[in-house]
Amino acid sequence: MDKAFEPKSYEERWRRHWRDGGYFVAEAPSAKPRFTIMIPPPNVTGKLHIGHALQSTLQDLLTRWQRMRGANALWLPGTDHAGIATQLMVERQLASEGTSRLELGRERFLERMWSWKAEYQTNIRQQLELLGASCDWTRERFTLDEGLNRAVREAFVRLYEDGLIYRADYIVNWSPQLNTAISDLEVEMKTVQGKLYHIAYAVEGSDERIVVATTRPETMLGDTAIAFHPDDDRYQHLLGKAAILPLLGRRLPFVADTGVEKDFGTGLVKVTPFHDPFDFELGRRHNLPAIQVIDRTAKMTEAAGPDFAGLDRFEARKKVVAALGDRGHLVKVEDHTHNVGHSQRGGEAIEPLVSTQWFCDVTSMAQQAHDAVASGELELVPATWVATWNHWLLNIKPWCISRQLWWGHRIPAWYRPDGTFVVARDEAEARAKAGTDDLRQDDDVLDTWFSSALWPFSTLGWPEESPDMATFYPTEVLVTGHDILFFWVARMVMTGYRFTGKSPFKAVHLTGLVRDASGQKMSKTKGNVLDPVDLVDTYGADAVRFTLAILDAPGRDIPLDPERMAGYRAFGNKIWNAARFALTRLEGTDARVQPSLELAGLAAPERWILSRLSQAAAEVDDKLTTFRFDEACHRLYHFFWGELCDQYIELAKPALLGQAPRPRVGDVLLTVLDRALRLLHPVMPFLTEEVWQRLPGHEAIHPETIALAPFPGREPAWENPAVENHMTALLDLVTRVRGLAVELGVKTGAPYRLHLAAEEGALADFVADQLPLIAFQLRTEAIILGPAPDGAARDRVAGIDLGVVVPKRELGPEERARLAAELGEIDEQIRRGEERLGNEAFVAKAPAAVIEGNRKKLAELKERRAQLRSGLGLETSA
RNA sequence: AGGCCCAUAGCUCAGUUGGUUAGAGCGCUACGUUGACAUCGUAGAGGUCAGCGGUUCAAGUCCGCUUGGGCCUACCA
Repeated sequence: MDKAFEPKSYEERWRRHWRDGGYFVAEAPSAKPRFTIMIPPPNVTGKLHIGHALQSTLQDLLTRWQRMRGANALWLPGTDHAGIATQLMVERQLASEGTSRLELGRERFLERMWSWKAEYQTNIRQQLELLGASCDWTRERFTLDEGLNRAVREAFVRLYEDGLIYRADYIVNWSPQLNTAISDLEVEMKTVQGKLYHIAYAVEGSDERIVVATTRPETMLGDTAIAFHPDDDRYQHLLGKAAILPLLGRRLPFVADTGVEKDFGTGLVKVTPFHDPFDFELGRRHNLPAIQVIDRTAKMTEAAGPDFAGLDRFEARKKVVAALGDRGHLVKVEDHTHNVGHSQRGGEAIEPLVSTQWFCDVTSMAQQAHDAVASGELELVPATWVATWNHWLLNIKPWCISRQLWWGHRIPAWYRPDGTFVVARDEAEARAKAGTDDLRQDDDVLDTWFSSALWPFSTLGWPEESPDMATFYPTEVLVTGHDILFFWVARMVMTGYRFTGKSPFKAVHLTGLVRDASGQKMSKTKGNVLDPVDLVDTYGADAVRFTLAILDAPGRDIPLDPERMAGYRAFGNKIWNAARFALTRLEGTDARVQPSLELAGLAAPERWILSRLSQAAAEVDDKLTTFRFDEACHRLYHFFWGELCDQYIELAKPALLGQAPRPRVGDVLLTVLDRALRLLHPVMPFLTEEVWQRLPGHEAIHPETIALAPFPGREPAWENPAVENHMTALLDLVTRVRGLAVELGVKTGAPYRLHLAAEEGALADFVADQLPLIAFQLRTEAIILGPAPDGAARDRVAGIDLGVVVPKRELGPEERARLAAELGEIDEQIRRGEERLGNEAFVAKAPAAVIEGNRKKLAELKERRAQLRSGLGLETSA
């Protein structure tokens, strides 16, 4: 084994080994238990970011773990066509070439889109493999491939036939820059510093003037009414009358509507049904006409009048305000902070306008998704998201699903020359339904999330009753970011129940956002973006994975510090060197990894590490079951580094070095390494495979790969509390003696005498038996059983008195101060302990074990106090 | 405007149903190159668990309020 630990030397080799072995191809049908994870398909807009690396790591961890546990594990990979986002990328590319989508035409533009997709899909696949993702690439899907397109058409037709999808004129969020309608979720509210304009209108047939307040004066050109609250006494007399719209002179009837707030502004609202969602609804209630004054490119229309037609909406605002001022209609202008919807992708302010679009009524499906969580059929992890989930689903509104784009699933509706339409699965069905061949398919495409919503089953062949569908559906768990809880997760649950009668997964593990070391959001403009490919290059895939997994605490964002990653790369080095030591020492011996171990004849250290291993295995398994990746990784780290390396290997050295042979130490060490590596494999697949393949006897566990070796579990026969107690005492004792030696300034190798005295019993016998081992750990020969003489530095651990005697020992002032401080602390603890035990209520109500623990602790404290006082030369009576 | 979350060591964070002396990584201090590993070892220092009040024999943990951050949802023009 190379002395240097270098992940690059083996990662690519094992990637190939796994691919060639076909180990990650799932079976259908299969007698094994099912374990399915669907990847949240990354957008084919570019490369994977660190958030993908986090989610992929966790998904792979779960998949590898379950595969080792004997499940028919499927992690199905794929990518999303990401309509708007990807089309934008390609349009930008075209712009840089001096051409455009419209110049190319739909067909040639889509060719460009597909070649873009091919390139980026390959990138994503390579990056996932780089991270060690154990995906089943034979089942890779793309949201725009033929099978998924079929599922989309089927779902659309069924929802249409059930009356849940419909075509209607409605006010939508229009993105003038993207030139398409978008859904409510794609609108981001931004707080902006604007102005509130107070405008005076004349009342028809009187000399009364009324004042309305608005943040968007340019929309007044499209006003068709003035509204106030029906209980507002100030304006009752206006009912039945009309105001005169300044600049255009149109009659605006007064209407009373409970939606108006009396307390805002003057209590009078100008009503622009074409350009405001509230006004749109109000207009419908009162049968008001809607006049379009802003077009789809955010320019004023002819209806805005000759002074304003053709102007950009914001220029028009200035000009309208100026005109109002000139004619004495502008009463006042106030600063006003308010929220304005902006296009998430385009960045510009949304222009609400009335448009003919396709909508999906999701109310009933949302109710089902709500109920699934309420009943426990579906679990959100962490559960803090339940309240948000419920609120959103119970207040849901129709989903605008049509987009005026080219890159996406074309809406399966065909129009006759007279404008009537049929909805069908394909053109042939449409012709049959329409009774004519003279049809034109709808130009629009569906919201990307419509196809994503079907992902858990469309990828398995739905609507066919395919073997994959029967074998792998429903899936086990979804791992994704909470930022797409509504965009995606909720919609998958809705369609899952609607089309399959089941929740598409049993649990959703929601990860936090990966941030930089100081908790800042990563962004290109801040320049703090960490690229997973660079990180793998620097630290190795295993360190990247381990870091991300150990930082995944529930409900929290993840501050990612490269220094921390360096620390887990060092953990890899530790594993490497522990194995190298074992292999070097055991070379030429007949030590082998043992599939099962006979305990008879093993000495205490061996029994101890096996007992610890059994518990570690059980705990790791348990933590993974509850998605506590952080705790599972912490346990693995401390078992391997703390218990196996720092303690057991040190305890094994006298035996391995031939100084004090013990039975089958080699077999135990290799077996423990084997199992520890198997426990670590789901999170550190490359290193564990590399090391495990070198362990003599590993073939008996699995002939080809650790990835298919069984995941170790608890071994009840290995657990031995008595041995653990004794060994814990021994290890504590060693630590305390070392501590005393440091305090006394004993240099390494300098002589000192250690006196040990324990009350008679099993522990005393054990310590007496283990004197050579203790001596080896402490690098001293001089251990004397019996009480220490006067002047020794003393301590007491687990009922054993220990005393260290060094030549010409002096208590320095620093040491004296430290001991005095400790004595003060102990006095305080004793006082609190006595107070607690003297409390009748405590003794009466606390559990017996707690009381007994307090008593024992108090006794130990008192002994320690006596020793400290003696060491400091104080009176020992207290 | 509603709802949710967070505040624990110098930094970034764990801490399950309340229970003995609140943990980790990094950083810091002292010593160390002893035949796996200096990407290391040994031993340490460091915390009024944001503040105030309450429940309890017992509170980092449960309840209320305050302060300071963050997030989500939302048609007050």
